[in-house]
Amino acid sequence: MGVTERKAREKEELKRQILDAARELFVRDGYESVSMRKIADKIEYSPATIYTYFKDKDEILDCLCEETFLKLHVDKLAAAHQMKGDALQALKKGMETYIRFGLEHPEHYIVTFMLRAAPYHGPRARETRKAKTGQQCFDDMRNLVRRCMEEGKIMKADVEETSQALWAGIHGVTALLITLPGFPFVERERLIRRTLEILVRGISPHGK
Amino acid sequence: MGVTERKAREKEELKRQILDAARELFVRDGYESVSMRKIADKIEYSPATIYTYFKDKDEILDCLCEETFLKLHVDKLAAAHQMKGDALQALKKGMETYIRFGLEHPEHYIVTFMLRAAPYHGPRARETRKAKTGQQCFDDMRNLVRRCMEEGKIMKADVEETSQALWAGIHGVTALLITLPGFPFVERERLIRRTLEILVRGISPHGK
DNA sequence: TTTAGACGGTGAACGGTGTTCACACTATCC
DNA sequence: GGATAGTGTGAACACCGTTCACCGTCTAAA
Repeated sequence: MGVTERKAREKEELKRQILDAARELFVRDGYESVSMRKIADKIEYSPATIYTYFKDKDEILDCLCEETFLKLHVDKLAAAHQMKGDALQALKKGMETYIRFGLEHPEHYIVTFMLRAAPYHGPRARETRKAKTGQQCFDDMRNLVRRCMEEGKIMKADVEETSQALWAGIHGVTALLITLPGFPFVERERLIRRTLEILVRGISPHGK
Repeated sequence: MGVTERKAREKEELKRQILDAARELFVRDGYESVSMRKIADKIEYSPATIYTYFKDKDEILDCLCEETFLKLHVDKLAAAHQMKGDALQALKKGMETYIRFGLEHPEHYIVTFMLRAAPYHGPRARETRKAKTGQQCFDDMRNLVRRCMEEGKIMKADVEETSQALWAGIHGVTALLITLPGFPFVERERLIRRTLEILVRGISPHGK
C-alpha cells in the first residue's frame, strides 16, 4: 500500500513548488511586494491552496530562511575543513566565506538576516525557529572561536560575546555593501580585507 | 496683509501635526502596521487630507528620517564635544552614540540604512536626499578617524578604508539587534561594549 | 460493487491597505 | 455681490492576507 507514501510525496512536491516560486519572487521583487496571489499564480493554484501547506506568508519566508542557513553552514564547514590545521586561519576563512556568501546571494542574505519577519516587539513563537536555525549555523563560528582561544591564538575572553561581536562585524560589511550600492565605498575587496584585519587584530592575543 | 503668512503658518502647523502623529505611531507600532487611516484618525482629519501635505506614506517617513538623523548628527557632535580633548575618546563615544541611536529609532534606522534601493524602479529623487543625510552622518566619523591618526592615537592607514570598516562594525551590531530580536544574544550592553572594544583594539597603534 | 468519509483544491467574501478624484465648502480678492 | 483659489472629504479603485463553506475525487471499509 504505497498510497500514503505517494500522497506524502506529492504533498512535499507541491510544498517545494511553492517555496521555489516564493523564493524566486521574493528575490526579484522583495518580500513586501510579493502577494500570496502572485505566488499562487506562478504555481497555477488558487491562493487558498497555499494555506493548506503554510500557516501564513511569514511561514513561507521562515522556511526559505532555514534553507539558506543550511547552505551557509555547509559552505563554512568546507572552508574550515580546508584550513583544518590552523584554527585562526579557519576562523578567518570562515568569516570571509560568510561575507562572500552574502554578497553572492544577496537575495538570500536579505531574506534571512535583513528582514524583520515579526514586529520588533512582542515575542513570536515563529521567531524561535528562525532563531534556532541561525544559532545552529552560528555554532560554527563559536566553535572556531573557542578553539582559537584554547590554542592561545586569540585573546582570552567570553566566547559567546566574542563570537557575536565578530558576527556583527562581518554582518556589517555584508549588509552595507548589499544595502547601499550607491554609496562611495572604497573598493570592495579592500573594504572586506580591512574589516577582517581590524576584527582579527581586535581579538589578537598580542599587546595589552 | 498677513493673510498669506498666516495661511502658510497654518499649513505648516498641520504638516507638523501629521509628522508628530505619524512618528508616535511608527515608533509604537512599526511602519508597516500604521495606516494612513490611523494617522488621519489621530489628527482628526480625513485620510485624503494627508495627501495635500505629503506625496505618499513614504514621504512622511522620509521627512521623519531626515529629522531623526539631524538629531544623530547633533548627538554625535555633542558626544565628541564632551570628549574634546581626546580624539580617540570622542571616536569611541561617537560610535557608541551611533549604535544607541539606531536602537532607539529602529524604524528610522531601517529605512535609511537597511532598505535596499530598488534599482529597477523609476527615478528616485528621494533616494538622493536619504543618501545625502547618511553621508553627512558618516562625515563625522571620518573626521574623527583622521584626527586620531594625525594624533597617533590609532594606527596609520587609509582614512576612508578604516572609517568604512568601523562603520561596518557598528552598523553590524545595530542591524543585528534590530533585525533578529529573537536571537539569543548576549546581554545587549555587553555585546555593544565588546564590539566597540574589538574595533578600537583593531585600530590601536600598539603592537604589530 | 457500493458507499461513507477523508482530503486536496477553490470561489467568494471579509476587513483591511495606499491612493485618487470629483466635488463641497469657505475664506479671500476684485 | 460674484468670481476665484484652495482646503478638506466621501466614495471609489485596485490591491492585500486570510478564512470558510463547498465541491469534487480518490481511498478504505462493508
